Amino acid sequence: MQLSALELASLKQLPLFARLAPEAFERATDCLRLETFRVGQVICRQGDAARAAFVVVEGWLKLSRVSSWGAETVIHICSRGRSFGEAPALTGSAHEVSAESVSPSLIARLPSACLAQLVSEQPEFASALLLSVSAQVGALMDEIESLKGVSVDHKVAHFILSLCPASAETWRFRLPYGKRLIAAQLGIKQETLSRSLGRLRALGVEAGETSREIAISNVQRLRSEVAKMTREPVRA
Amino acid sequence: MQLSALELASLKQLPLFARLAPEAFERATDCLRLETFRVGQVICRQGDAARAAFVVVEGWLKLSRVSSWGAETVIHICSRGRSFGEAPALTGSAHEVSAESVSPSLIARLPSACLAQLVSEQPEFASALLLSVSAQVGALMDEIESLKGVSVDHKVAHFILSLCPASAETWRFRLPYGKRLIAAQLGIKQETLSRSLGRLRALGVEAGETSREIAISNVQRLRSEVAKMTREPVRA
DNA sequence: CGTAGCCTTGAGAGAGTTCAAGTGTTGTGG
DNA sequence: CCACAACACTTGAACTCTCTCAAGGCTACG
Repeated sequence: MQLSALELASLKQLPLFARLAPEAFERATDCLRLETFRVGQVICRQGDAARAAFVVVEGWLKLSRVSSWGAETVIHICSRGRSFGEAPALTGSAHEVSAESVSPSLIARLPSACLAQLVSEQPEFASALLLSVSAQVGALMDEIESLKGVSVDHKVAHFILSLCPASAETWRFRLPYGKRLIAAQLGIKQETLSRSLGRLRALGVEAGETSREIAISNVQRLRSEVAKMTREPVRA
Repeated sequence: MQLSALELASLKQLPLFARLAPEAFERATDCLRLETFRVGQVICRQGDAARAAFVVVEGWLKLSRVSSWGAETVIHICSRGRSFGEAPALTGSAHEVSAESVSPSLIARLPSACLAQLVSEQPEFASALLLSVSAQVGALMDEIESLKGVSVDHKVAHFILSLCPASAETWRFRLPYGKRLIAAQLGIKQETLSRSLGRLRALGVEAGETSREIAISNVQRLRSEVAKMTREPVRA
């Protein structure tokens, strides 16, 4: 499959590819395939023998696991730039997570053989991949941090802020996926999320309207309120 | 510093080094340094410019973070074989976590320069390092899984089982670190851990004696009880 | 032997869950 | 185009598990 110039440009901006020399970049893109997924489609399943690693180019993916006691756990929701499945792809072992598209998405598939070859022949690529996996480590650490010892309001506000550009004063956007899933990601119940959003209204977070629209009147203020929120919830 | 034959043999069994050809192994060990730490000593501090990555050879380390709102969060407790700090070491950025020894420990330090050289010149080592970082990802996923939607008793039982050999029938051992820290790792309070251990006595977990000794009368049974424990706590 | 830290135990309060009903939104077929 | 069903979300009330605060016992170490 030939990639369009537009697609190549988009790939070139991903952390995994950004620092590659033109030649190495070409070798990498030569063997990857772009695939589109609709909401609900599965990219890979936990337990399947891995035949590729994946990089999210556009959209949002849910990485989840079914624990030994049979409950589904959302491990992480990832978007543009994040990669996953490298280790299973390299060793040929089973995928540790299932990946499901939770918005229309565009995914780059890196077949195992190609991946192994790139790692062994392009030190540049090996470094980039290493950093990409390390970025996952960082993301998971953030997740753990937010799961532990923080009130629900804190988690929710933090989540919303993570969707705001760092410099924005006021911000209005659409949640990238449903509230049920957001709740699962934060390790709380949907009802609890709903109530928390209600409380956050006092801090300038409007979540009414078409139900997925969020408007933050003052991002900076919200940030500082969150910082103060060591444990206390927002009181009416 | 010259490494003893014993030390070399020990290193050779770590996942990071096990699959290296003798030559690559030698190059790797040539530039690493072994260091010992006592309980409470700090290996690296969050925010410090990274000058090395680390591999745990013996003992237990606490990886923790101070969140933006000032609370310490235990990210992970790691033991023999686990590595950390690769990405910061390679990019020269700041360490994302603080690492503190919570038992007497032996740590291999891989200086940045050496690490970068190994990655670029020894594809074999680059692959091994990639898998080592991926192992961290797996460990953190386990952590997230246990933090979400599981009762305290479940977490505690699961934690104890993680310290049992897979095949053991009955098992008796010493907790590798204090209960306060175990509680922090599981995202609960010390008091809650204490009460949970009390309840688990009904499932054959004896935690009395010298206070750090644990005896499990029937590991298989405990495992199956845990599997049944989808949500329900252990009732008296 | 005494102090300090670790652990346990108790009682009370509070945050989040559960169960249940109700409202709104979306998409489909008549 | 509307009716209907399915699904997403909200809201309320009762409950329960975990946390908090506090006291007491045990262990370790000087």
